[in-house]
Amino acid sequence: MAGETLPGVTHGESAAERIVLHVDMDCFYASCERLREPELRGEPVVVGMGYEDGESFGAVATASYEAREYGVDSAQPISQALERLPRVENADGEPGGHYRPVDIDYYKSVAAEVKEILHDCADVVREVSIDEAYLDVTDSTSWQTVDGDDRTLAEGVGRYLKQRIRREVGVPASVGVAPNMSAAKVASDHDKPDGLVVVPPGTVREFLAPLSVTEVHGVGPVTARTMAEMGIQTAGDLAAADPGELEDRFGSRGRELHDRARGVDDREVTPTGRPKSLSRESAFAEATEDEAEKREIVTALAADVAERARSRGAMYRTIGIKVVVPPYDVNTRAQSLSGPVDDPELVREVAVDLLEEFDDEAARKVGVRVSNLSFADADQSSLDGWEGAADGETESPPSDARAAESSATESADDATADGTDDARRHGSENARGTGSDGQVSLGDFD
DNA sequence: TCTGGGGTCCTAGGACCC
DNA sequence: TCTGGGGTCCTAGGACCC
Repeated sequence: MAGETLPGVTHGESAAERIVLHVDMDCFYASCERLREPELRGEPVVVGMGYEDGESFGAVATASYEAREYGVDSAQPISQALERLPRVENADGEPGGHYRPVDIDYYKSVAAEVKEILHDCADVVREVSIDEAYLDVTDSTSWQTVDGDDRTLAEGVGRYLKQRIRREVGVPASVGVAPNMSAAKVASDHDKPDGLVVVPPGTVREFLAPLSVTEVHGVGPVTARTMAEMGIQTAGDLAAADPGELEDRFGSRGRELHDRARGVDDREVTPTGRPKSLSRESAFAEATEDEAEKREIVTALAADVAERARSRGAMYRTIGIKVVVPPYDVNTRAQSLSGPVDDPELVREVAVDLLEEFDDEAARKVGVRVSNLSFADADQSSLDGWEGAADGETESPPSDARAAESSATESADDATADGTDDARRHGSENARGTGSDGQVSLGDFD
């Protein structure tokens, strides 16, 4: 029954009638700072990550629109932002910027209030990030126009949503309404801040046509450059381009982008899923070759990642590192275990091990990542009884953790741990047995 | 644009299996 | 021993997004 298409009903037709909203909070971190510090309203506000009050290090996470007027932009070093927009001085009457460090916990609490409203307004909500979400409201409204008006009922939903967020939470949002995700995304971006842009079915292609190809979701700097060489500047050019040629140049993405530019995007809005990986990374003030220093940071990051995984109920089967070598070479290394574990010490061990390869290299940044995640409070309801069945064992499956550790720390064959599943102990040498649909975890609990 | 941190998806080659 | 084709898993890197 999952997603079957009835004979005679084409995907395109049914999809074209959908009503998708994209909600995008305007310079969200800055809006949050204004929420608790109303004097900042109308003032240039810069929120910096890795920034501390009065200092000049770190990078811009969010700049309010007033700050952007001065040329301050995200990802910019704070030092550069300060050159363009000096800190506000005390009561001199001189204009200046208000700089604040990121306070992610506070922003999350504000975001939670916004999310509550979103879930109240739609059955299907996909949260993309702390400040962005897609909603499918096909079932609760329509593209019908209101009598004596050319506005649609769908537009009313968008307006209502914005107003509720503004009134109940106190922060501005931009909303795009369109028959698919990609168009809704572009629409919400089109009139920021505090925008509401509606693109009814049948008008998507013409709406997109004059926009720069860089506005199309999925076209970044590299793709844009190549497209420029092909004479493709606007979304209209992209829509009119030869799909065969696009596929030659960009692979399957080429065809996808061509579709998007023509207003075709059949992706369904699916609810927010579980994370696929968790990572932490950290940059050095300046690139270092010091092995001990690198190891120390990696150790701390490993502990952090492992703790985060545990707090989210995630077990991981792959542990990896990232080392950025000057000028900007990104290197990644990863090692898979034979089964999912929740084992902070193992994360540290594997990460430090993988780091050794880069002992002689300078690093400007290092990171630790766990992936191949599985979740203890698994999705299969058949697992609900495992705690009881396992007779008092409430931790994540211990036999499994031990098995995986033995394979990761020794490559030797002494697989004596408990003999329940010999094959799984030899991860990459014998990678079968892990199933293709998470059934591993089923076996683990037996 | 000389580059912060946390993610996702795709590709491509090699190992291994049947 | 060489030959074949199909499939999965693993690793590494790239592009992109917020």
